[in-house]
Amino acid sequence: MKIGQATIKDIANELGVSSSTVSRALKDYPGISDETKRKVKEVAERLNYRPNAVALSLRKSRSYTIGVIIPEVVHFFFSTVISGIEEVAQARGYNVILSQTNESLDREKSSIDTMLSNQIDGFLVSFSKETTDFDHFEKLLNFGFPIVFFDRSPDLKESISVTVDDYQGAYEATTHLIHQGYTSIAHLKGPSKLKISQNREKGYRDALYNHGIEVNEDFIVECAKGTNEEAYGVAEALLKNPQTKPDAFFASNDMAAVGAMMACKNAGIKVPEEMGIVGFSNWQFCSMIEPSLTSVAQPGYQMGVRSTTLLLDIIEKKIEYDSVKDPIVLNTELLVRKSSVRM
Amino acid sequence: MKIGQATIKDIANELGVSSSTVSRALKDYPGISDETKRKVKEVAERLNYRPNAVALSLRKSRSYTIGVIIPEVVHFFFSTVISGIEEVAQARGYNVILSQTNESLDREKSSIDTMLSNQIDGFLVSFSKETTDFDHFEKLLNFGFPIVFFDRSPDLKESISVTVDDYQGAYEATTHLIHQGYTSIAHLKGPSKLKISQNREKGYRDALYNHGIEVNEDFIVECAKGTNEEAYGVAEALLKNPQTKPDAFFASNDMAAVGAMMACKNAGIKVPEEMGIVGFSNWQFCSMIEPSLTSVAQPGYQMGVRSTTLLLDIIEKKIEYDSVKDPIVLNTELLVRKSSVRM
DNA sequence: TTGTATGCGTTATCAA
DNA sequence: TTGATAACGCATACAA
Repeated sequence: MKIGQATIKDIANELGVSSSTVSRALKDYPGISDETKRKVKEVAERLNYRPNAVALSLRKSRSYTIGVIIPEVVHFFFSTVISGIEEVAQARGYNVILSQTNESLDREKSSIDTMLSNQIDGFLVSFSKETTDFDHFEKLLNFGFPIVFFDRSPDLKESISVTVDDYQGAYEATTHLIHQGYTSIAHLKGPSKLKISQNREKGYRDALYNHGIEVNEDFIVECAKGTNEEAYGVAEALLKNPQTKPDAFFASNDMAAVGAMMACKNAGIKVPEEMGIVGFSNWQFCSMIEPSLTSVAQPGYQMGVRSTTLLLDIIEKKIEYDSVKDPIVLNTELLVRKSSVRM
Repeated sequence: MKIGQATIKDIANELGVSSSTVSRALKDYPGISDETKRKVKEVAERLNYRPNAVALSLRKSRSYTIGVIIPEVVHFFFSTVISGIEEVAQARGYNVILSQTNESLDREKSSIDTMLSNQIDGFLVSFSKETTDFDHFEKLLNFGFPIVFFDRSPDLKESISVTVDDYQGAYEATTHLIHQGYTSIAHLKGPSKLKISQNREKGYRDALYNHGIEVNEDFIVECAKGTNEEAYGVAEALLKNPQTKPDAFFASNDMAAVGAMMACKNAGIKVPEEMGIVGFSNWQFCSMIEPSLTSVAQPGYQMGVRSTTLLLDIIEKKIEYDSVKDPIVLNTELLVRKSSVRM
């Protein structure tokens, strides 16, 4: 009685044929008379028949639904990824079921459980900051259950991931600052546990090293939360002490970069004349603030598209899971704006 | 064979009892010996049993899943709404299946169709800009299918919606500008078709009227896309002509406000001294740009929470659909920053 | 070319 | 206190 949901049976009754005939006619199976096909389709149309996806899922153990596990929706980068995921999924006839973990491991696990009980066909996951142990994923992978990790990739053999070239992005950003004549470059780094943070830090270190600049460990400070308030405090502390006062900031994310910029303004330090600043992610506001913020753009939408395409190809067995040996790494792009260009 | 998915049958076989006994034992039905219950639960635990949600959906015609139809994910306001939706849904044991329409009516319709065939329990929808005819929703409502509209509400009797008090927000914003001594206030309005745009315009008009300021129709310009580029062009055109040059902008969204601000900067007009600017939505960047942007904050997260709570209450028949007579309107808050405060 | 029977995993009804 | 059976909507192996 749901929403005029006619079933195959209804059509069968109406025409006085069996439901298997109807089923076959609707799917253009060979060995069904054109006459029957025509009639069945006509009635189906008239009754506004829509196949019941749930029954199909049960029957086929396939739901044409993929589960997306994401730390936070209210995050520009992640929202662009979701957008890419949605696009591809919809185009290929898949539903997207979304769960945000708020960076909590418990929620990550429970979301995975409920999604599994919903017979989803595969996972797209960016795990939480709390996740350091990957057993819950490994178990699934061992069963051959398709998972594609994006942005944050685990240290697991046999796992497929789509990430951004954090190292390269950080390397270019730092090099850019060096070329602009900044020499005491501080790094506001992200949560140490995340590989993306580690890679960015490494890019920063290598850039300094390769340009003959010694790394000052006092210049590397973690901003775990990634808010501008947090970074403001951190930057302020660095600026206060003449011994640790840098002449540039390379931040692991844009919010932190803005926090540093505010701290500079507040301390009467001119950006970019006396202080260069570069962020990471290229949030929308980068071009809107004054001075506009140089930032490393991450192809979020592309990441969503690539990882979803990959996942669906695996699900549909267009490609073998094991054939994807190397992690997919997307290029970043340094967008140079005012905050890092000396007059 | 899926992911070690043991079924009730497996447990039954293991214990040599019938599957109905197992089913009952697991749900603590009365009339099952404690002994049996214990055994069943033990085996269930050991086999890592998880009920198959798909089979349940088929059996009960309930999926514990709600469908969310949203124009755009990459939009600060909407992403906060999604966050609120997720929060409540997860807490109450529901899945969220998400579809973004990209403001296309066709996609809206097809998403609704596929979600329906997935037996979702209800809809949370913010329809597309293209949607002017609400037949596809009305049909569902007539069947008693639960839908809660958020942010954008249709002109339909018997529809439930959770919106923001756009009129009040716009009224306050405009009044604030007037109190600051701005008199020629232009309005960059949103897509005329949307009620939110209409309400904001009305708030603007009434504020002017109530303060004895005549409305200049040349000052009201539509920015349909809502990008800063578009608004930049519009503002630039207004500023060029001395006859239409305003001394303040009230924009229907923050991006447009930024566009106007850029046009002013480019024309050498000082904000806020010579030009007041107020936006709508309070995007994250408002406090980060220079001068910081006064904006009308919309409680997006709250909107998500309220509308989801409402929908689930209706689905679970905690409240009657018809008992919700009046649309729920959430209050906005004017956040005064530098862009509109004259020294 | 079409129909019958069975099963996907679960629960509700009826019987024992 | 427990078991057998049917049903949710569909697809398919097998029969006719």
